[in-house]
Amino acid sequence: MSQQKVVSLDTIRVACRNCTLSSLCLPMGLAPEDVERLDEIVKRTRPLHRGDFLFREGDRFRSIYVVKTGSVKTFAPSAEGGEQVLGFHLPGEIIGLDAIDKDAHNCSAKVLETSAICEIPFARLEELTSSIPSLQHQMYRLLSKEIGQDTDMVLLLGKKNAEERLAAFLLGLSQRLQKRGLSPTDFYLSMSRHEIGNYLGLAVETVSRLFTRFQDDGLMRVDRKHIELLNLPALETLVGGAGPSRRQQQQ
Amino acid sequence: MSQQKVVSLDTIRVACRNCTLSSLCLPMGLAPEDVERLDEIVKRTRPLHRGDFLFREGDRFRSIYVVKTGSVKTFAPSAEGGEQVLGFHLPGEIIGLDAIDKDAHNCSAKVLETSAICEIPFARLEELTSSIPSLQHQMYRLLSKEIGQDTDMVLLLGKKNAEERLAAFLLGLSQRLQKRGLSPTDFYLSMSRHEIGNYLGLAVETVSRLFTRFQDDGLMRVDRKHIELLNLPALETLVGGAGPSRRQQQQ
DNA sequence: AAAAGCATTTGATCCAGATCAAGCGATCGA
DNA sequence: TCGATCGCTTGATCTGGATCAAATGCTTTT
Repeated sequence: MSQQKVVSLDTIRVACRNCTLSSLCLPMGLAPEDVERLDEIVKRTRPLHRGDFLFREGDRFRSIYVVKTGSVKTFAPSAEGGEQVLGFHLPGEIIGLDAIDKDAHNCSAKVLETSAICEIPFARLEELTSSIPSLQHQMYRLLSKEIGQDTDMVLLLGKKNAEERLAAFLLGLSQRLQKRGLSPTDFYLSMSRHEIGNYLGLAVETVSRLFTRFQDDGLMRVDRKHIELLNLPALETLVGGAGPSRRQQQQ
Repeated sequence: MSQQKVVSLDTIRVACRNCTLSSLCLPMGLAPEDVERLDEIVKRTRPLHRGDFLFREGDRFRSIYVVKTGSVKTFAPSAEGGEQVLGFHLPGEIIGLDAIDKDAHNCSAKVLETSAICEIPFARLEELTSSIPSLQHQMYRLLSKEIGQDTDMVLLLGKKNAEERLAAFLLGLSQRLQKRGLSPTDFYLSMSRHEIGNYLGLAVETVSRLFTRFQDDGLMRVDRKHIELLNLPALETLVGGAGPSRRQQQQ
């Protein structure tokens, strides 16, 4: 009986239908019986720890992954042995969709803090989407969303200055945390200044200086990894590129 | 009889099975009978001309589009009334996939030269993909490919200098033209220097100077819109970031 | 064919952010 | 507990590419 209880707890812990992320994740908007079918193919691995890899660039593509708790960064090698951080992934976010095309991963995924991850074998998911139109649509939406996010990133890197980039980063994080029921103004960063800079196309020093500046301007409080956003509207103004902006947009 | 002949010619002109792009486009790798079914939902519009829009940012999403001949640019508004060019699209390339998520277009698509475009109503395509697994897989692949391309762009904008960016642009164009059976070393640009600069996150003046420099270095010949690439290996070296590179990659 | 209007090129100057250089605080292994 | 190492901050300097400024060359209009 005690064993029964353990199994039951385990089931409660893992099942999609009981997961607080179901409104953000793959099952979003699915009928309960379809969630059930999806649930059957999801593999739950034991928690991963800081530095562990979900996959590495070049690995054969087999599964997509969803962050359940914790956070993950993805990055691709750039010329000269450097790397480009491609994203920081929070609970409910899907990783690995870019690998479908070449049937191999183009980037690596590394866990930033102790994290629980759901693994979804893609071949089985694909079978499932053939028979569940709403799940197929959800997959199209998720893939499309990823394209939209990449587009936002291109816009950020192509047109925004350092200040606007960091403001956009902080605000984006804030909004994503809020969607997950966490505080949009008080949180801890799981990535280093170095990784933030790499992600935003900035040097570490620039990121550090901007944190200091934003703090001096009363926009936020920074203590090591602990961030408090004190003035979201002002940050939004910065991102918009309004304010006493300097650079003229081209074309 | 002459009417019969016209219809017949028209069919030959448009049907996917007779289209020289079928190996690059949606029908890639499909069974002939499935191409037939796909063919039924494709709408062929009359040729569009320079400056015409396929769709505008904010438009309700109804269809995806495939360039049949000619070329198209996509762009999104950036802050301050400027715009970010997101891509230049050649025959066989699909436009509009980023709109599935929000059910509205996030960018505008404008024809750069007289072009023939195939329109594919997405709702009908989605029905079709439910019953044709290989077409569903193809859709996943195409969406994933788009993510990969955006990632390449992020890497370009985040880590490459002006020289590397332009070399990557020229080489990318060269390779895409070659896949379409055109010369990889001799072609005409359908976009302006301004648009190239905008796309690459560079000022027009920088693009112009680089064209001059590349020409002086014997890498290419430039005459207005006419480009001849004289030394592809050297361009590849430039892109790799090797050579007597200056900037150290961060992290 | 003249005029207007762009697109492109070229030169001069400027500046945001990179790079170089310390110094400092926090975490960690022995 | 003590170095050692790493991540972060701060200051000084440098530079790639933006911006400003013109001249020139195509294209299109009338």
